[in-house]
Amino acid sequence: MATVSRALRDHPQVNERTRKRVVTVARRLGYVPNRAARSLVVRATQTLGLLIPDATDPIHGEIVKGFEQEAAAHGYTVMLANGFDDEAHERRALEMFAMHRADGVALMGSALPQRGTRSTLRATPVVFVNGEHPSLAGYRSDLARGCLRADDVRGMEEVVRHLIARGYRRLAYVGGRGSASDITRRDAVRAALKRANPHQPLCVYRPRSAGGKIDEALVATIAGDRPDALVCYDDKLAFQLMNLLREHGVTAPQDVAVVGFGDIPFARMANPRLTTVAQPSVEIGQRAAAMLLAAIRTRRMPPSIQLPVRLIVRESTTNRAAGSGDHPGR
Amino acid sequence: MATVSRALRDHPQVNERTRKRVVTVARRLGYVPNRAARSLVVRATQTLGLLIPDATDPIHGEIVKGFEQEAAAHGYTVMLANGFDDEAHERRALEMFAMHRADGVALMGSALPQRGTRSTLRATPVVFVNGEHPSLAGYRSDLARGCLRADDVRGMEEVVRHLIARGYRRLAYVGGRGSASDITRRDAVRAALKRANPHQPLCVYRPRSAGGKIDEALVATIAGDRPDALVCYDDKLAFQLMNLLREHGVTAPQDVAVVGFGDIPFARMANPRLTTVAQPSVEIGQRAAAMLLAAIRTRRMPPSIQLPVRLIVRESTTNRAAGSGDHPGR
DNA sequence: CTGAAAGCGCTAACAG
DNA sequence: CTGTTAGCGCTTTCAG
Repeated sequence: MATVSRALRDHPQVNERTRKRVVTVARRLGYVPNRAARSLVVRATQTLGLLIPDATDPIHGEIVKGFEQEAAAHGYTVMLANGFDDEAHERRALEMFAMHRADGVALMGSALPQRGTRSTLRATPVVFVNGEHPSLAGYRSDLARGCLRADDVRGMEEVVRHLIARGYRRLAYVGGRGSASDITRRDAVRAALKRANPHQPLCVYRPRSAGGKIDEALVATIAGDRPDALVCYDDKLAFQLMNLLREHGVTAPQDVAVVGFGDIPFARMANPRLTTVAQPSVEIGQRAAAMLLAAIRTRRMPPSIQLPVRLIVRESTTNRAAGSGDHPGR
Repeated sequence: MATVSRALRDHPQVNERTRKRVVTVARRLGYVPNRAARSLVVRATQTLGLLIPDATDPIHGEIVKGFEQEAAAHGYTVMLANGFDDEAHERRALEMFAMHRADGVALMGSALPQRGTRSTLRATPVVFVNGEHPSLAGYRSDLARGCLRADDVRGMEEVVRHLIARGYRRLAYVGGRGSASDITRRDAVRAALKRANPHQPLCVYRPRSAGGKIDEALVATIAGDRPDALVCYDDKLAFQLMNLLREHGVTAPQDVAVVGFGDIPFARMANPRLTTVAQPSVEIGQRAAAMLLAAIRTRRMPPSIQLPVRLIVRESTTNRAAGSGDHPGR
């Protein structure tokens, strides 16, 4: 038994001939080692848990992809759970991960408190991707280790700079659900606008009613107010908005400029093609897994990081004469 | 030990008072039962494997969501792997599932042969969602049990009927990568067109070069040919195409009608809103998990099923005078 | 280099 | 109703 175990794991101290023989017979028998049994003795499951809000969102999909890719490349399997922005769901998922003894856990877009879940999960390394706990607005209070996110503030600064350069004056922010990232992006826009133009206040709309639907009345209001440019919480919201505004005869970019956030694949093929802030989502997922792997290996969680973003200028902000110094499109 | 084990699983034969006491102490100690140890003795892991081509595709995301939801509702955890349309990746993933002793496995959009993988996975129930093995074109040769897909043929028939009713004559099919579903959809369009109009041949384009990119030269050709209507393999391709055609001054629906397949969330907010065939993707994922669960419970795989689809008429096919009898848009 | 024995954390069968 | 015992399938000493 011991020899078979060693042979199958390419242990050095086993004669090449016996190894071959073992492998051959194993294959003939259709023998597949039982990881559960192994994990019991080595106290490691070669498994990573990944909690996402909803597999349906394109950004989440990219993060999942990067995460799974990195994990698989190192022989780890990923357990996936949807939290649906619901605390009970999230807790249940974490409990599952704990029972399965995931060697590491990544929480993406979760509103759970960081300290709390770290201590609940005891010795298991935990990484927070785009943490949404209310206290996190501004992104200054992420823990020093194991947190990961894009530099949203910088992204919004570039957005505002771009819009101002193009001659847009009356900017509006169209918000999401009041999550940490929503607040952060809104505040970043407001601050950047104030810096550029101290006397121009930022108009803020929150058109998302319960259930993620858009409040049509508010769309009518926006159509009436007709700001110069709408900076949206994310690409999806930007598209929903443009779609609804179209029914009010308001078209981007002729009547309003529109900016998204995230650069989902669709942004580059929409009509109009959407100006947006690109985040390296796949890389974020990949690095989240890498951090976990490093923490498992070295027993020390790597420091938190913020990944750079990039403004992508496309058609949705291009009716006015182009300013100077902006990045090329595509 | 045995009493603790029973108490924590709400076994009936344990005194309520002891149960309470056990639960209390367990919580205080932060005790979490080890599933690996349990699975060793009960010979079940409460785990389902899900193989998808790429978490990035919106349709896959919806399937993942439904699958995970159903699994979680029954206490099962899902292990996710991306196959990237690569046989080696897929095989590695299945091997992982086997080592972890997943109680059931779902392969989505895989080109692996059904019989072969069933026998490889031995006693583990396997479900095939949208199987893409080349032999599957036409969808007549899915195995009798454990296969799941949408009724693409019916969907395409409705598309053709709709287009003909609207007065479009010169139809073209714009294909994907020659997968089983691609062939099936193309043939369905061709057959339906022949039935409606025996002398009108179907023009077929295959613009996807290696790496999923679109061959620009072919787009120019399409722009030159200017068929009446483009029936696309899926929504994503439809959008890519409309985007590229726009550069050639060809706009939908004024210059060509365009139809997609899948009804991704974006289809309803795009400009123009896309006429497409809606599949119940979340439900497909949910039912795939349900089939697996049933197979685990009854030791018998439920019969294969084909889910109904629905034509959704939107702006991208509406420049001509509307025909009669078509479904309303939304 | 190979084999025998102990034990990872749990559940099931069996006594009490 | 509770406790004792014997494994589940593997890896890891420790002897040969």
